[in-house]
Amino acid sequence: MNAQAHGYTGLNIRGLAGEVGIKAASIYYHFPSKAELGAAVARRYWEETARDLEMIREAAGDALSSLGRYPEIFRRSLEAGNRLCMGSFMSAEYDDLPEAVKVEVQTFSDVNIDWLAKQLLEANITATQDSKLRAGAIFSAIAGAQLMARSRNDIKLFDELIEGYKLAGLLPSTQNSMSE
Amino acid sequence: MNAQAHGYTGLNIRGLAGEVGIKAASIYYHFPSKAELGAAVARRYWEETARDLEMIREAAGDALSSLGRYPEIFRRSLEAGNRLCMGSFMSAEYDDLPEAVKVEVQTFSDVNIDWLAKQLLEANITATQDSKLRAGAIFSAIAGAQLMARSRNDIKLFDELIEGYKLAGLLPSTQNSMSE
DNA sequence: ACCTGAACACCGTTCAAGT
DNA sequence: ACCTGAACACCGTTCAAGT
Repeated sequence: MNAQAHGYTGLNIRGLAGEVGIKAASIYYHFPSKAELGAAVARRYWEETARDLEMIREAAGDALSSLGRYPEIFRRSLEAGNRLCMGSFMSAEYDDLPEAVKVEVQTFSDVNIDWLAKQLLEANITATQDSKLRAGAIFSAIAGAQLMARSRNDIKLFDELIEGYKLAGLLPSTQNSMSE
Repeated sequence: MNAQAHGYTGLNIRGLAGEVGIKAASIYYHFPSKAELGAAVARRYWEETARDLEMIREAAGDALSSLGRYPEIFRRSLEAGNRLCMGSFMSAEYDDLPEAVKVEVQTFSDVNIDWLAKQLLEANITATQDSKLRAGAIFSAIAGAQLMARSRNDIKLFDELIEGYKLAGLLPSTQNSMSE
């Protein structure tokens, strides 16, 4: 939670220990290092996202409307205290991350891209060989939109950028409401 | 330079002092705080980018091929030690940035988006009222691509994502070479 | 099995003092 | 005008010691 709001460097062992009600040194009984603690946080984050993606797919029914709801995942992160998704968040300080954390961060984008590629294929938007490329493009574009919306502290900007992606043809234009 | 590679938190006063050949305390004769130092670095970065954009425009001749060369700016950052552009880089730790630094980071994206909007309009790709939206979409998408390519340590991935944006219609498909 | 105090080398920052 | 040493409160980490 701390890591999601402030990144890996922002993850504070002494502060976290205080929240939990133990001393900083005691953290090292549960985790061998800050690196492993960070990896555990990141792991939990992408696992949660994987569950969210499954839920979206089930709730939406078909692949096309699943794709339409995909940006919600990143939007929710912004809503919850204007946070970044762990993936793009930590990528910024990627060079300085311990290996164990890097692995989890990469898994996060893998989970997202695999899911997107599957929906794109099922919705007949891309051919088999193009699905991965298009999925990556969508993921990176939305991560970028989230990054920017956060820096402007402006969720409406996120919605506008997503709209811009739809108009340009990067995202499929799904009719979410009946009225249009 | 340090800040571009490791972000604001990575900017190390004691280390920087060592590189310059003075003591850490002496830094405070030249800059009142790390915040102002960071702001100065960020300012210099967007000023340099503004010059690069002018150069691209002049070298390319017309607006359409200027747009085609725009991703080069972000690509060069990756080439130079797999770095991130200051804009997306610092956005990740945005919450924790001092005000003075935030201002410069926002100016960076303003400079980019204004330039893009101008080219889009001149190239007749967007109408006046849509130019800003499309410019923002392009900027955030490319920043996202850079972010991801960096996290994979893979410049080829950046090129692929840009290609994906072109195929999807977000970026104009410019013919850079004669042979195709 | 779980926690602690004390110490280590780091960090940004201040300030009185040196040239 | 520019630099310094010494101190401050922070940080992650280690380790011997406590229950």
